[in-house]
Amino acid sequence: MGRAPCCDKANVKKGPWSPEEDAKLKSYIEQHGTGGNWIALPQKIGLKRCGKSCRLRWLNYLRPNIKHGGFSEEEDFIICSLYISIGSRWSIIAAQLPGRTDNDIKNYWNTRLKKKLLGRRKDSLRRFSGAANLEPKEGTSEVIPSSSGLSTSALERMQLHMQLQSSQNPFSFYNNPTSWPKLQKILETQEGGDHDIANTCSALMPEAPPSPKGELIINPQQNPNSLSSDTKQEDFNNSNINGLSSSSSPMFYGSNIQMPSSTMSSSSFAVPMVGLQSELQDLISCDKILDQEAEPSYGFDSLKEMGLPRDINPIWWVNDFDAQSSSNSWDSASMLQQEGMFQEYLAGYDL
DNA sequence: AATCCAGACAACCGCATCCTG
DNA sequence: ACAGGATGCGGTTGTCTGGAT
Repeated sequence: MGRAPCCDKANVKKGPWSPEEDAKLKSYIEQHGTGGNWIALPQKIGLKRCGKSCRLRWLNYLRPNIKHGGFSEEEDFIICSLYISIGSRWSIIAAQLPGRTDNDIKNYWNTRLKKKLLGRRKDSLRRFSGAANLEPKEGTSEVIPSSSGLSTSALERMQLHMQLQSSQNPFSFYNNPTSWPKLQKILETQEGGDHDIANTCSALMPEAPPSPKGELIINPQQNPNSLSSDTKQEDFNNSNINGLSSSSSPMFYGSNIQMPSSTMSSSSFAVPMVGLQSELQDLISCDKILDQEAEPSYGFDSLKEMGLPRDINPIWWVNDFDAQSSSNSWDSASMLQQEGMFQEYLAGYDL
């Protein structure tokens, strides 16, 4: 026996809402509220709609102070930061952006932001797929997790990490002044050639709150009108980032990162950014990414080809690997061996 | 002008969690 | 403590629109 349907599917209208339906729903809720029962609401006001559909329509479009489109760079930055840190928890991400809905952010990410940040990633994904046991689906660039069990979301997050970390590689496209004139200009104007990430970040984001390196300050109660009633401090406290806790993953949580505390009543806490705020901001704000051939993110095979020594190795997992290992001798081990370690490393997390 | 195609966005669906009796 | 209904969430699909051919 299956679940009882929430409404009579046969007598329920589907598809786009008409202005009349919107007006009915809006005026009723504004006068009487939802009455705490979405299922009963459509019958009360004579709408041939499912209660869930009414709820969605209200939350996403009819509610006051909803913003559509026109995402700012600051919003892009917050979305990306949180996506890297917590993945596709759209309701939590939406809670940090007043007037934005989880659906809007989800759509925005899937249709625009992801492409903007990951760019033409076919090459790098294909390269990366070798290390993570991922295979491009035939005839497409889509990558299907195989034995590694990586989700698409996890893969995207790693890919974004690699892309950002590669910006620290002096040979990287991201460090090419001709590719990133905006960033370069800022760096050059800084006193004494100080390339400190925090300074760069503040130059790129004048309104960003002062914070230690690699932290994005997020206030969990920033958006009291947030759509998702379930979005609470508790969610952050309990969400150990898909199994990556502060103690187990310095990759995500640097030692100086301020973590949410279970006793914390409000205020703010940090979403760790692995010291990559400026690079992320530059990715977001620089249109060059759309116009250039994407720099390959260096996977193991390309590193092998290049024979890169450890000190310029952009691979993001090294931090975590080193933290768990007494040996820091990158150059003494073969790349193949390290690739194996990398796969083990991946298997250790529920990504 | 017609058709195709891809991007953007709205809406739906199924599952997990919460709430209440 | 438990069951069943309500709600929330995230993935997916459907629809519309504008540009390219």
